[in-house]
Order: sequence, then C-alpha cells, then structure tokens
Amino acid sequence: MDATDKRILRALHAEARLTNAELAERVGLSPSPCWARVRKLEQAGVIRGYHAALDQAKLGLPDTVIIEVMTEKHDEAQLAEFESAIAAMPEVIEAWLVTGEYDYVIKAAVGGTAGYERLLREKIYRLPGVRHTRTAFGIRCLKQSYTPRPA
Amino acid sequence: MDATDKRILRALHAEARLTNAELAERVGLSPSPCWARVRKLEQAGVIRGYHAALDQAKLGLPDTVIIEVMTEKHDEAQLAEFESAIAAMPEVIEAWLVTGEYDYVIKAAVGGTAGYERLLREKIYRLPGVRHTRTAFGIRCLKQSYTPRPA
DNA sequence: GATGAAAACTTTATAAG
DNA sequence: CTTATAAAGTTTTCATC
Repeated sequence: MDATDKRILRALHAEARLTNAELAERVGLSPSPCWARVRKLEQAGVIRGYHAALDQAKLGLPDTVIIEVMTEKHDEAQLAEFESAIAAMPEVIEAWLVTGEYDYVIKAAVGGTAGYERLLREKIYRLPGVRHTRTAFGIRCLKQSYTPRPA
Repeated sequence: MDATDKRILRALHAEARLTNAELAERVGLSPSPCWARVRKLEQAGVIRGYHAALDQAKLGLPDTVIIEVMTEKHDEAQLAEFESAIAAMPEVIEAWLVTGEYDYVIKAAVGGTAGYERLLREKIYRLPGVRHTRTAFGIRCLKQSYTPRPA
C-alpha cells in the first residue's frame, strides 16, 4: 500500500460517493489505474464497506451517552445473553468488551435524560448479570469518524 | 418520516452503494418514488453523507483504546488547543467532551501496547492542560455502527 | 404512488502505447 | 502508468396514469 492508495482511502473515507473519475483526479491518477486500485483495496478487505451516516438528532435521538457496565463473572451463558441483547438494541451504536474496572463500554443514542433513564431501567438493568453501571453524557463531539484516517 | 423512509435509511446505513433500483426493490417501492425519497432525506440532512469503512488492522492499527482525560479547568485557550490537537490526530477516531469524573473520552486506534504508549506519552501527555488519564483497552467489539439504526 | 422514456453520466472491461 | 474505446448499467429529469 503506497501513498496513492492512502490518498484513495482518505478520499473514500470522507466521501464514498465520489465517482471514479473525480476520485482519480483528486489522487492524481488517470481513471483506469485508479479504478484498479479501488477494486484491489476492496478485494483485499482494506475497504470493508460503504455506509450512509445518519443524523441521530433527526431520528429523535439527539444525545450520546457512554455507559460502562460491570457484570457478574460467573455465568458464561448469562454473559452471552447480555452481549447479544446489547448488540440487538437499535439505540446502541457501539459496544466493547474492555480491560479495566468495568467490563463493557457501550455508546448509545438517546433522547435526553428521559431517554437515557428508559434505556437504562427498562432495557440494560433488566439484562442478566448486570452488577453496576456508570455513565458519561456526551456534551459536545470534538471528532467523529468511522475508522482512523490513513496517515 | 414513515416506515418506508426508515427502511430506506436502514438499507443505506448497511450498504450505501446499493443502486436505486435495488434499494427500491428492497423497500417495496418502484424506483421513481424511492429515488425521490432518498433525495428528500439527503436534502433534509437525515442522511449526512456516505463513507467508506476501512479495516483498521490492515492500516497497521489493530487495537482500539478508550482514553478518558481529566484536564485543568483554568485556561480556555489551553483547552481549545487541547481539543484541536486531539481532533487532528489521525489515530483518534472519535472524541467527546462529557459529564462525569473525567472531562473527555477519546477513542483511538493503536498498534498494541507499544502503539498505545507512544500515543499517550509522545502525543497526549505533551498537550497542555492534561492532568490525568485512564484507559480501557478494547478486547472484543460486540457491535460497531455509525449511527443508531432507525427503529 | 406506478410506469415509461430519454439524455447524461458512470462503471467496468479491454487494448495499445 | 496513460490514453482511448465501447458496451452495459445507472442516475436524473420529466411526463403521464
């Protein structure tokens, strides 16, 4: 992967609907080799897919919360159930098993404190194995992207 | 926004390169009104853009860390400098000003513990106003999307 | 909303320099 | 890599039911 491939990745990361002709011009290639490189990056799995970014406020979920969850560590089946239930919630944008004091970090979209309380009490606290949670409410987003920008 | 709009959003959120004809078939419309709805959703800003998702491991940054940062609260200019430096780092995927014990939550891509130490010591700890950090290392991703899925 | 049609553009493939 | 060509498919607009 050379500097031209990285320019292609940066361009498509920012704006996936560029036409091949426009992309080629931006990265300083003619359309034909540019197209071959994009194909190669897709087939190599460097480009994993193309996604529409939606405005979560316009979907009725203007706020972002980061919920850390501490679980009981006894029961494998219980944890599996917890994980699949978390992943299935539409308001959950991202979820990780992590190192540290808490076991999971969950990013979710909610409508205000009322929406947050509903998510926590009606959904997360009803899952098996949840011992304790701690939440940071998003005040302002400094940066939001999908993957690191190729340096 | 009706149920058909939501189906359009779910489809494009999952796969932004669908042709209008294919999208129309999936959501149960003929191509012409489907196209008009997509246009409307774009113009209303519900669809904010289209982005390529890259494989961060294939970019040499296989690991994800969540770094919480506590800052000095004295100096506005210092905080502005901290924020713009964080946003400019290519390994920083997402960053939020949040409520709670820590002031910022930063998600970044790194190459192992060595890459993490380099990011922390050579970049983040050299920024002005950083008092203390706490990091959770991502062990396994349960769910990764870009915006909440329209319910 | 469905259907149909037309022009402009894009994708994809291939060949030659 | 560049340039060129070409067929197939797609986007976009628009008129009509």
